[in-house]
Amino acid sequence: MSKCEQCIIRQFNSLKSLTKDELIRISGCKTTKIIKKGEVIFDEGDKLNGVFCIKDGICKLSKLSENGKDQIVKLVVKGELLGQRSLISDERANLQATALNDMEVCFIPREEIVNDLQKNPSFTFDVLQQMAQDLKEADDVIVNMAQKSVRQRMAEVLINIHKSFGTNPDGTLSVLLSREDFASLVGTATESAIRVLSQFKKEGLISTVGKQIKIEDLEELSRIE
Amino acid sequence: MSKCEQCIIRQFNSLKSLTKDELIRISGCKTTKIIKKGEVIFDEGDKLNGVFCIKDGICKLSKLSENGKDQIVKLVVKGELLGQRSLISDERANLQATALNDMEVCFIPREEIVNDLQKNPSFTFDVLQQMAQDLKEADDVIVNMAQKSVRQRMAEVLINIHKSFGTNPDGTLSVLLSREDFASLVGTATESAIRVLSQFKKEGLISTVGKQIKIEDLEELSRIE
DNA sequence: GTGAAAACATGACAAATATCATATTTAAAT
DNA sequence: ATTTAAATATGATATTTGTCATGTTTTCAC
Repeated sequence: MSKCEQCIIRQFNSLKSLTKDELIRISGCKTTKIIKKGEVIFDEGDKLNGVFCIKDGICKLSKLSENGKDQIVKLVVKGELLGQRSLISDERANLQATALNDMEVCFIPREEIVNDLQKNPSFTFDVLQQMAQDLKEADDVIVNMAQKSVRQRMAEVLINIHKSFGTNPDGTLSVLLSREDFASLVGTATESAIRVLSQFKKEGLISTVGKQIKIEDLEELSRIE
Repeated sequence: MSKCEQCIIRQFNSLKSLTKDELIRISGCKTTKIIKKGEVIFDEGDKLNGVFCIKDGICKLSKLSENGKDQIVKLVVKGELLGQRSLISDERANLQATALNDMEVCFIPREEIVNDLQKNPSFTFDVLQQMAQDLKEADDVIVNMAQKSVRQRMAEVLINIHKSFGTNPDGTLSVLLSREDFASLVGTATESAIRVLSQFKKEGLISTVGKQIKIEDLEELSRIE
């Protein structure tokens, strides 16, 4: 089994604030899981008995609306933690987490994390800072959802994915999403999402190879209104 | 000057986790302000040099969208803190705070709060729990904005105000908002908000006395789809 | 009290988006 | 390789929501 204290992934999340001893302790009780694309990591209402540290892969956090449609709230990638919110509030999961490609995650039991939250203030503060950042991003999404058009929102989704998760060597977005997922991120019907992407393609803002998308004109895409 | 250690307001926010000594120290450097209805407490981009503890009144947190319209992200009332997010992230304010009625707030300088965050883990954890709750609520708002109709969102706004902030003795909502603010909460045009409220009135779901609103049929209002 | 400005209200129409129908392409299973 | 299902795509149309115009009511300063 791999050791947390030697794992470089933790540099990207709050676990970096743990001491060597704490990491060794966590290393001893964590479990590593392989999760297949499409698999649900946890569901709305699930009681989470710990947090997940994503070693590889990407997943979506979504919530089923009363009209039966899923809304993606956030994408979570390699390096980030999953499930801290529920653990801190001591509540059941508010969102569903689903793998978007094959993932490797480490599961750290609740007691270990809670222990560290109580005893290591700099870890707690780091978690707090991450949560504050998440809250800011969520506030911005609220404003966008409420005030911008589907076209604008799609442009921003593409730009965000490009900026946050990068591109493959050929320039295509490294995060591969279905049109349905794009719709669910933008908050629109799948047909509308497809139409907007088709339009972007016609306008030369993006190009596609299969379902791969490449941003051709980032400048113009960010000017859309 | 009033004393924090004797102030009952702190029971409603994270300051309750401070020790008596810490409260006395804060009491010595806080300043109390009276803010008039409509006054901006802080603006987007402002550098906040502390947090506000709301002793009385209510305010809105909003953000100006690129299309020039304000979107209200959250209402903050008596008992809650204002500005912690920016302080923790050490960033300029992401939102604007505007008084919705006459307010009394205590301003606590940044250094004092930061000091406590470093030295009192239970205070930090309390702030973290509050932030986690805010994040959950923000996620839910995202889903509603993206997936529900203006009619549904207005119904939820009315129900939330009713549940969270209560009613006057005559049953009208204790938080008095302009139609423009309702529109900005729902994320729609002012005219659309007015139309929906008029429709609710016609259907007997609410009644109005001037701009005061009274929920007449909470059951039916929550069934709207 | 009176006039002006702001807030509220409603109709008419335009624009954006959803829905339904139906191809077409791609991926998956056998 | 062939079949089948799923994903993508596009047109036609309905619905929702925004915008503009205009009238009414309320609020507020003087």
